Amino acid sequence: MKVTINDIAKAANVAKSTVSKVLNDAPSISEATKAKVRAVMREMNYEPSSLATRLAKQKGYNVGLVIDLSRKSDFLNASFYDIIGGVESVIGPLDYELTIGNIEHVGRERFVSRFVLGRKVDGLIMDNSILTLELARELNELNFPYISIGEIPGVAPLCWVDINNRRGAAMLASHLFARGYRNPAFIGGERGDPMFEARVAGFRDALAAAESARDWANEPGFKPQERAAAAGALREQEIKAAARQKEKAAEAGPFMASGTVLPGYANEANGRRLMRELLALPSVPDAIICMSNLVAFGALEELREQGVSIPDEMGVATFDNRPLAPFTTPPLTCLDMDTFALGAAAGEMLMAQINGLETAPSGRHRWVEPELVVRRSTEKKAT
Amino acid sequence: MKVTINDIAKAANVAKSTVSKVLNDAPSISEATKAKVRAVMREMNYEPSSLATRLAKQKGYNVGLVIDLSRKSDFLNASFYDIIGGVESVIGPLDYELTIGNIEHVGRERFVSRFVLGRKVDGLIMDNSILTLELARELNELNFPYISIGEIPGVAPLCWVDINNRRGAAMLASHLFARGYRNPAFIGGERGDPMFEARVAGFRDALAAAESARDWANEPGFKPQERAAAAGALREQEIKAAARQKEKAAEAGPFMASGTVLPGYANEANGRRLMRELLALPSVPDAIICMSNLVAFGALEELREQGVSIPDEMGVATFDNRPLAPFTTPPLTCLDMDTFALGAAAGEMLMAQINGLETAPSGRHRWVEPELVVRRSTEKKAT
DNA sequence: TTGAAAGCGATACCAT
DNA sequence: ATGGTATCGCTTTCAA
Repeated sequence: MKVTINDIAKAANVAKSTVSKVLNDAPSISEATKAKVRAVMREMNYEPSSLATRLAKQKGYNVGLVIDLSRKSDFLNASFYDIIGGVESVIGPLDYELTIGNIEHVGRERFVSRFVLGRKVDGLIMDNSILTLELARELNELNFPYISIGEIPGVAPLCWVDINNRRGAAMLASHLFARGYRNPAFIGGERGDPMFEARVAGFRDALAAAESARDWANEPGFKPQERAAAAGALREQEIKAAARQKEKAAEAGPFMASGTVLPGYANEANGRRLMRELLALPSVPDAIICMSNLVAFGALEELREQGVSIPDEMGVATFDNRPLAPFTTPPLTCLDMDTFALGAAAGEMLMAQINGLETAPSGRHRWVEPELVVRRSTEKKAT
Repeated sequence: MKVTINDIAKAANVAKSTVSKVLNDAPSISEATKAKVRAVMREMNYEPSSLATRLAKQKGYNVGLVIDLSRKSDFLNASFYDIIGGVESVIGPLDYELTIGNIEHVGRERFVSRFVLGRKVDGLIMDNSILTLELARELNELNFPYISIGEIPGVAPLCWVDINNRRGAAMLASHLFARGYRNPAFIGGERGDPMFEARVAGFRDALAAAESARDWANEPGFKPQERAAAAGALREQEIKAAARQKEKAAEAGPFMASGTVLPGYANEANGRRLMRELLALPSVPDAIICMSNLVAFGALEELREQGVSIPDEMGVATFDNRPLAPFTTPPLTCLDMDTFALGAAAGEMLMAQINGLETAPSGRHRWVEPELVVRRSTEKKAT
């Protein structure tokens, strides 16, 4: 039925080891025999059994992307196709395969034994919602290649990739300041969720930078670069924004960002509720950054209902371009995440680990930088 | 390093064939030895090599889901996570794995040899945009198990699953009639695309049913069921809708659905353009069915701009709930597709084929029925 | 440059 | 009930 290496050997009148060498294009085989054997292979429509090859080579040529289908993680969910695409784009050309593992059916305990000891895969990629601390440590102990999507505090060494959420939040807030908003708030997301914490941290980074800008405004001959550098981890972009803010601040008078942060599970209902709370505050913010598209949508609804005009009375910016940001009224300024790049980065780091390109399995990580997409929701008229 | 069946055999003082039998829980082994061997396995942290098992058993325990990452198919794209979830939900418990194959890196020619002859997978699932006629025939010839998502005309036997697009379109149109709209049009989608053709066919089904209803309205003592049955493949649901339409039609006077269909690549720009064309027609439709969320969004924009009120002057319905339908202004009546069920159906049929539960590999198919979600965009005020 | 034989880690048949 | 051994299809020394 199926044609094997033996059939080829017989038909070509060579040893099967010779056929194997032809398969692997060994330099020790003469071009003549190579040609002959290849002709036979083509004629007989031969394809080596990947199973046998992998067993013999003791390599699976297979990486696992583990997900938890029972958990409906909105973010990964929506960009799953892109992440897969990214991973595939780097492992595919290297002749590796991608198998999807659902931890729901395997169970966290049997998981390691099945995938790792069972040699189903040569490496794993999973996000930090399923890669627990214990799991990571177990994998470390086994010296098994894996990449985490998102950091896992307390695990070292650890290879991970992530969207730079902190920087992203800072970009969003800086943009708001640059546009003339002076008192932004942050709504949605849950305390303890690393993604939320990172974004809030970035939000505060930008607030701090803006504070500095305000102080400079009161000093003649200030040197923004030096200040900014001293203020902490600010980059060129923020520095420029800060410089612009100085001018704004000078015209706009007292600067008083309270930096309100209102957490809450990131859905539409909470977007409405949190917006309502914000509007009832003694010092109402003049702009918001939303944890997700759904939160933003809820906020927009509440604003519309209360007759608050966007973007003039309230600027609205949000994380993620998909699925709604381009389609709301008005369209939302947002941070677009290149999830394909995220998958590709994970794939690259994993392949590096598998092929031992890393001198030591040292803890490395790679950020994927988000991109600011400016739309009408933050187009404040010049005052 | 890694512990194998031999290590267990030695440690337990039995033959490795015995260990193998224990692994497979063979009835011929005494409970005593089973217990003993299992204890050793546990102690040594043994897990059989899936590669070796699969080679020996000549079964891959693996199914492939093939996609074309270079092609950005909006629909599959958005529901990819759910489809995977559906497939996994049936193959996972059967201890099968899911590997994602990207045809982009493999190439359509080398594809069969790699996946099929290379015995990487025991079966394939792919949609009919990548499963060409020749490919299907080749697989048929090799007697290789596969499931197509979407029918492939001209291939028999063929196992396929699909969303019932024709019925869906009919449901949408019937809903419009039942709500009192009398002249719906269909916009977006490309001629030749099976999905488009199916939807247009369903649209026409409903038009035909409505026509009958109009005729009945002129006859005393009509029998809707008989008429409908005679008219073709109408089901209960449509029959009832037709009955209701009869009453509507009686009040509403002359019925004149022209059934305009305006094709065009399904994006936002075309949604606008096609809506504009529709509004310039001599007999302007009073409702539209859109091929996709993007088309619908474009149409909504144009309507807003031209000051046409929704839903009173124009009813708007669309295919797909995601990503926008719940979030537009007004929210869109739509057809929600259960893509998880689609994946599950594909998985079930494939497993049936692989395990030879099908007496003959006869051409079977399964429809996944869409669900109508009614929202404000079709809430015509009673006239 | 080619070939023979010993793995890789399981299964499966045939003895015992 | 258990053990020995061939086998799955390919790779990889080691000789020739």
